Amino acid sequence: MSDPGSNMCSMSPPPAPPVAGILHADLDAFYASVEQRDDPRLRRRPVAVGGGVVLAASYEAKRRGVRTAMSVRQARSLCPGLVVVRPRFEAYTAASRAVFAIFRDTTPAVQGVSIDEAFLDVRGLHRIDAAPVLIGGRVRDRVRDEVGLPITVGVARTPFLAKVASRVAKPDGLLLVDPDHEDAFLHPLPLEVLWGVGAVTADRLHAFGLTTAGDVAALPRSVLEHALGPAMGRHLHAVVHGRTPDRVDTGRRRGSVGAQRALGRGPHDPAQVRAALLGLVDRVCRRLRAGHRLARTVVLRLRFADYTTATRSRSFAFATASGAQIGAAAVALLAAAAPLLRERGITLVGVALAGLEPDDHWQPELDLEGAAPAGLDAAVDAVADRFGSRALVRGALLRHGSGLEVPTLPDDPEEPA
DNA sequence: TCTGGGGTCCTAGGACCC
DNA sequence: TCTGGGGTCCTAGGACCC
Repeated sequence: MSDPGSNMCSMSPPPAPPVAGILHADLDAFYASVEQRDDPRLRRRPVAVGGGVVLAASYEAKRRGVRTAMSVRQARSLCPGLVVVRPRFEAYTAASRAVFAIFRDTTPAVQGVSIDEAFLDVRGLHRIDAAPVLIGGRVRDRVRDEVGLPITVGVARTPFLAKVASRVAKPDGLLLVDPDHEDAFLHPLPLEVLWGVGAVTADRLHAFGLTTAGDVAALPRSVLEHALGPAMGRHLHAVVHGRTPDRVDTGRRRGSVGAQRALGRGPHDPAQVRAALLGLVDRVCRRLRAGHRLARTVVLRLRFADYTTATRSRSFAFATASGAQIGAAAVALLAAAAPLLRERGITLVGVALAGLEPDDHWQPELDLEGAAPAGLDAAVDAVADRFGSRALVRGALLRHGSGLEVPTLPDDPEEPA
């Protein structure tokens, strides 16, 4: 088979030398730093944000062994002077917005990873602006001066290496990985710093006598795939040889929305669990609608006294944002799982909506404030006057899930299955 | 290490279709 | 009637991330 394109290769210009132009910017001990910023009494003291569990620990607390996800009781025993403050999520959201505004003011190519970290592609900027490390330093200065928070920036050729760099440089640091010396940077590091290697994978690798990224790099890909499964093996092999994507992914949308609630140790009344579940359904449906999205699949999440978990899911024929429809599906899944709840003792209930799609027919929420279910028919009539169709109004109610009992109206088409 | 709340991605079996 | 291969969707579980 002739390929005219292959002859062109020798004529194309030589590839440009690799540039370390990706930043990974990661706020340090984010929640705890916001608390220390807003309350001077907390500065230079060990601080943990959380209730029953530590959500974030200041570096003063981390130095004494306090870790995220640890129980507050255990954290206090490790660190007697620990100051525990309740989380203020509005303050963290506001701080995050301010920091992301600085990111976007730096470059349009920003990929948010979570509330407190992002990748920035600044490769295009070095000619008109400055070298990536200098840009990284400027981001750090601006976040400190304008928002009052410490932030660490890793600079490298790929997002993966930039992420590892920021991990190594924490806290309050700036670190460049020279593209010509990536292996020299990566291979001496303990394999736990590799993004995607958690406790289970690390233990498996330790069992083979491996401790550093370099140890892993010495292994052929087939061995890693055999030991860890095809996807993880391939990923790890690519990672330790610097072969990960060199672009940030800007146009990502959330693939699922969920909410969950710990119920504490039981026993719990089934009606109480059901009520908690419906509360969560209401919350996720609101968020779904706020994002103008519809969901195909409802997932019920359960956790039990022995910390085992179970999920039960159901997909609809058509995507929906109806609170009534999603609530009914969630309750049916819960009812089907009732024996499990009795046997193992439920301690957490959650719901997630997956298979999200854009809602092309989204309309502003109809204002039916105060319309009691009994008076709904009249309310529909009143709004229908403005919209010209009872069916349309009812459709909007269903899609946007008013949570009210919607009566079937005479002029409605057949109920979809 | 006795455990919160929000996510992403991968695996694997079975149903179903061509 | 028996057989093959490939693709997609659904469901459940698990690892990992912050």
